[in-house]
Amino acid sequence: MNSQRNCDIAIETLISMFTVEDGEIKVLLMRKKTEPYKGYWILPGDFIKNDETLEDTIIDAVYDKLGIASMYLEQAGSYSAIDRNPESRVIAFSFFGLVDIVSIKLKRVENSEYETNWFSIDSIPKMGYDHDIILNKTIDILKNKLNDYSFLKYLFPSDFTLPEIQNVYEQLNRVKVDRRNFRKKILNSELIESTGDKNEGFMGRPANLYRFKSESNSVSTFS
Amino acid sequence: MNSQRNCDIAIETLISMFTVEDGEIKVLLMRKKTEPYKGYWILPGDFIKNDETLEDTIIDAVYDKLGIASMYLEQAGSYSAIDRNPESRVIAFSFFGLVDIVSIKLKRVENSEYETNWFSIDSIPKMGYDHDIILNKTIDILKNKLNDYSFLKYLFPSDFTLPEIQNVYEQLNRVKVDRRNFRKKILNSELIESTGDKNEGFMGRPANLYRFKSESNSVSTFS
DNA sequence: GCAAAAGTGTTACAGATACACCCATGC
DNA sequence: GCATGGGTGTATCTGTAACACTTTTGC
Repeated sequence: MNSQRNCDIAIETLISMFTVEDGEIKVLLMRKKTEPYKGYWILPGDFIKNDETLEDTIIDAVYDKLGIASMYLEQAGSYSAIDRNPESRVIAFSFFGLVDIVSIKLKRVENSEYETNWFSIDSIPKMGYDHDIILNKTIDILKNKLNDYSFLKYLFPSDFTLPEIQNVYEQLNRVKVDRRNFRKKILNSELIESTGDKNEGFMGRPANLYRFKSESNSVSTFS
Repeated sequence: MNSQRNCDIAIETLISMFTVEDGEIKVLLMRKKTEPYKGYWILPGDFIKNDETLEDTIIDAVYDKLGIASMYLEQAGSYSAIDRNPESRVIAFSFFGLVDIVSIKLKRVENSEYETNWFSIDSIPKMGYDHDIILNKTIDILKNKLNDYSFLKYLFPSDFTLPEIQNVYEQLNRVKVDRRNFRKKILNSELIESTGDKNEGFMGRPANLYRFKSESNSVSTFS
């Protein structure tokens, strides 16, 4: 390690945070209010500070800008192309996050300083910088993650129905699966248990409600 | 993105490069010649320069310090603990690399400036900084990668025997598998083909030699 | 001819897939 | 009572796991 260090490079963290709302998988984006890319949507994030790890930075950014205090968080990738930011050299570290919509609605502090919106991953708006590339890469990670049912607990900790969770699975993988086979597989996994309640008030027969069996149930988890 | 950028943080890249030699999975380490951690072994790498991506940096470091020009390369993770370097703030980006021992021996330029050595992943020496943590994390990635037989082509492009490749599989996963089942599975994958030659001159019956069917056969690949 | 290591085929089990009818509720 | 969506069981298939003897070479 005898070559020179270089300090003209800034480091930012960016997060692709996913949730499920109304049966759709959505990602949280912010609208940029200044040039360049004014009016475009971007991934939330921040520049790193001296006394912070990358993880600290992203947790703070998510809390300060989005009002979200608890989530599943994991490193995703790095983006270091020389000209990815037209103003100066910035290297980005991308994170992958999962939150459940119920806890967001309960805990989220509305902050008028930032315009944010949840977009379905099937209709992403025009994004600034290389954030569309970063987001698409993270969506691929999401697809891989959710093949393992245990990650669903971050999106649906409690009071979900099997048809709901099957719907998310089918959206993400763009397939239709047999209801009986899906139920067998997820119930055999022993990850979830019935709450005893039913999802009443909708058309048709009420669905049973389930929850993930809780050991270490969420809150800022790192891999 | 309105918080201040901070330029007091250096960025380094580090690589855990693996090969197979004499039936053992090995990683390439360098011995540190200056304090701190003088005499300890560390992962090869370098500080990033202004006109380089992270990938450029690691490719250059591997070529300049190790004389290796061609490999499979992939991002692994980032390490940003405040005090991971006792001298100053340095964030590390870890890469994962695979090379085959034959091409190393053919192409490698010996460079007396650096003391390097291939260590079996079962007997890693005392390492400086947090490099043991980084290496162990990358070994986990290696284990996952090699469950997919197609990655074996970076370690064994040609003229390998099935017992050799089975031995690597067994070492990595610390299991013994049935020879017949292993052969069936890898031959059914249609990834490899017989070269027609045999591995003569050893004890016992000579083994058939195989090669990976080549479409896009190696050379600095990124995922 | 004997020691060493490679090559081979069949059966059993488990996980995944395909498939159709009945049940509980709202209107 | 009918439309809507949820819940259930069985038969087949496919991939994985278990298992022992024969073949080719060096010495």
